[in-house]
Amino acid sequence: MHEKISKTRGKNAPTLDAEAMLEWYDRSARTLPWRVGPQARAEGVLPNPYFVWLSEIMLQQTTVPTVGKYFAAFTSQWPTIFDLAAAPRDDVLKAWAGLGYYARARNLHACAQVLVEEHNGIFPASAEELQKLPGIGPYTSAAIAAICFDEQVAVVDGNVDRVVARYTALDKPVRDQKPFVREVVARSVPKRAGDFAQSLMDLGATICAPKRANCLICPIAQNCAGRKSGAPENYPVAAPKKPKPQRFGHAFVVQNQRGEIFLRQRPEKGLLAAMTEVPGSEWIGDRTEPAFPFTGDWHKRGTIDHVFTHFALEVTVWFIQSDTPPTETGWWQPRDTLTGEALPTAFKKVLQKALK
DNA sequence: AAGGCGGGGAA
DNA sequence: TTCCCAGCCTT
Repeated sequence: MHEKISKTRGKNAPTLDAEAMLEWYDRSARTLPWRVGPQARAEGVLPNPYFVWLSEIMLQQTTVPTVGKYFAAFTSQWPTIFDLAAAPRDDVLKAWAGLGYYARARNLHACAQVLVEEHNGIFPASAEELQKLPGIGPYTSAAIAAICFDEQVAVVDGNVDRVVARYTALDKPVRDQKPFVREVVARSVPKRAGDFAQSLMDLGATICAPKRANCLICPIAQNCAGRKSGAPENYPVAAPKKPKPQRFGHAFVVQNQRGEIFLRQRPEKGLLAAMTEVPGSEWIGDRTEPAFPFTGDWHKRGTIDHVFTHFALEVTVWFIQSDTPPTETGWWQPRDTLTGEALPTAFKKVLQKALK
């Protein structure tokens, strides 16, 4: 059974029961700020492509609860794509600060400007065209095309990977089986492509969850190979994971007589690109002595720990009261306005530790 | 094809 | 702790 499925690229590929999925979705769809529910959709209400796009970008590798506040803040500050395109990029980075994967924010702003300048602010209605835009890849293009325009494309995200891997009892890491998963979904997409896509994501989020497959209430348990195996949680097969290296560094928090803190902007490329930071050392694999930017009465305030995607970081936090700028470029920021800056979480921790 | 790129909630 | 989330881009 497994062998046949895994080799298949055509007619023998299994399909998902779209009818059962849609019937379940009509009863159980999650209510989300950017979503037009199945009832309203049936009555002809169309989703706002700007909201759908914005939410999809925010939801890349990010959970629904985390996105909630950011989505509300963005749509309040920039109600339309034209507002967002006209905003200074730094304002967008400030609003994105804390959400992570900051390339998304830079691409979001660039995409808004392309859409306004080259498409009259109108979203292309096909996945193929959407994928040409910055920050929009295979998943997001398909999601927007399906949800907004009911294009019958396969929308495959992490949830769908898991659902299909279980449904077919896929015996290889799903990461290497994208074409197979896409094929299964593509063969299943009904006319109501948008609702179907969202039903699959809701199923993955609420029933076919990572560590618990609630088969008793699953609308497609009937033909699920994972359920039949007796241990659906065995799927998807886990890919080997790499150890996370530890890095160390120092941060130098300087406060002047007016109570302002010295900040600077990070480079345009690389980690936390173009975001705001506290001056400090490089982050390397060994603990080193601090190379203070100038001599003075530096106070050690302790360390903070932070985990990035590919390494863990320990920063020793130093504080000094001085009017000397620690670096060539940068600026003095009033303490009570720090929260509005484009500070990634690691630097918010640094400042919290230094100023407590 | 592989690696860089955040952060937080759930178990 | 570990997992992994409505992924994309660069090399």
